[in-house]
Amino acid sequence: MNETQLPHNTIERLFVYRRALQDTLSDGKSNIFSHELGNVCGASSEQVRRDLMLVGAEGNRRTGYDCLKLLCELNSFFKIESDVRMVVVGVGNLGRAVLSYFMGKQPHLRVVAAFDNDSSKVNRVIHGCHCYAIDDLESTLEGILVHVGVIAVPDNYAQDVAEKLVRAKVKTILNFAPVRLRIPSEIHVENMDVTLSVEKLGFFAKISKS
Amino acid sequence: MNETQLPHNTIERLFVYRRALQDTLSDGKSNIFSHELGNVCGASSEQVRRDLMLVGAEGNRRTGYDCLKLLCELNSFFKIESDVRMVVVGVGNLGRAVLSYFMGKQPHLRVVAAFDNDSSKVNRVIHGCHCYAIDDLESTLEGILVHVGVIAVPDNYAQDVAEKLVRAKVKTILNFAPVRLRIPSEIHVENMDVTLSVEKLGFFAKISKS
DNA sequence: TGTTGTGAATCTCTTCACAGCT
DNA sequence: AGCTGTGAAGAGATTCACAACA
Repeated sequence: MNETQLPHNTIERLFVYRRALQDTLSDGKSNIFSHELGNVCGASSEQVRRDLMLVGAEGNRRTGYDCLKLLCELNSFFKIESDVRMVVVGVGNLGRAVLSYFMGKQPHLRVVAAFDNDSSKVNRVIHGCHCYAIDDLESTLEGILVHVGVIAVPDNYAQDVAEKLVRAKVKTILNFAPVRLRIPSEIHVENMDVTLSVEKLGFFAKISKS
Repeated sequence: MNETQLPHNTIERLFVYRRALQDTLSDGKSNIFSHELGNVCGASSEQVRRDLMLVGAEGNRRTGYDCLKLLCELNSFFKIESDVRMVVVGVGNLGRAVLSYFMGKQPHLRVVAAFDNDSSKVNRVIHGCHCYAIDDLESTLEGILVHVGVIAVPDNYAQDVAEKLVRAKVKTILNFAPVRLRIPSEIHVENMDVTLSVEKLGFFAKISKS
């Protein structure tokens, strides 16, 4: 199966499996069964086996899957050897949370630049990351490869920032603003809509018994 | 159709429609067609009509849907009249981002308490919200209704906090830690896994042409 | 015996297609 | 003419069930 046409849900779960494999290895276990991997990740064993089948990974019928081998297969499938290069636009509480989270912690997920319009932040280094002016976004990123642009600005600036990111040839967008971005469909957008999640959870809580 | 068994995806979209209806109304439009609502929310017109059908909302075959009427129907379906009561555990950058985002802005989504273990934060008011010690979480929340508990602590504390929230009878959990929580299945958990999203987007960016 | 790998069945969600209305 | 409402078809994701195997 071509990597491009893997089910979206499968891709997401594979990343979760990958994380679980790292944990399992650091616990000193070298092999794992599909039902164990499923337990940790919240998936059924059949689901795990089917997902792994789709990327061509194979297990052993007595010992299950070899953690290290499987981890390497997933890493090469996901091209982990090359870093993911991100920029963060908006260095408020949320932007800083993202910066501090990724700085140092996730070696292969690198924040290469931050942007804000607050002059007290521009040209300073925040959580180890240089902050540029949002107005200079396009010129700053000229000729620079950026995989992911993170939008962490107030809601009403999100669309404007998204368009800047598109013009700067940023390939995908992680959008924290509760706004549906109108941009070309070839740019993959993922929405992290905290308001929506809280509303949804609030609803589930209200209709739950007892 | 019973509200409890509405498709998860439909519930999510209905909240998005609700937001779009508010925007439409404040733009001074009083009616909207399913294809317009779909455009704004990124759904097809059939999808919109089917979703609205499931909650029993009806439109007019000449003028489409009455925004205000529809908004009220959604509000009553989602029981918006009663507030969603949340607590935020962890008042680092992320926790503060959540606090400042909800404080004042979303009247029906109320943060009723914050928790942290840092003694410089405990017993202070942060972004308008009183901060208590995490160790006192259960006693502080005794007898208090909480719909949503937000976990914004470092990864390795997440499971511990989740168990405290469950013991405090918090009904649902919004978990920002990239960790699969092991808690009773009747507690609805929503994961906001920024790392996972960035990994996924990074992958899509890497395999995209050009 | 207990596992993987996988076709087939099932379940869920989305889109099609069109009748019915205004 | 252009919309809504909806049965039916289609697509997509998950689970079942079991053969093959160590």
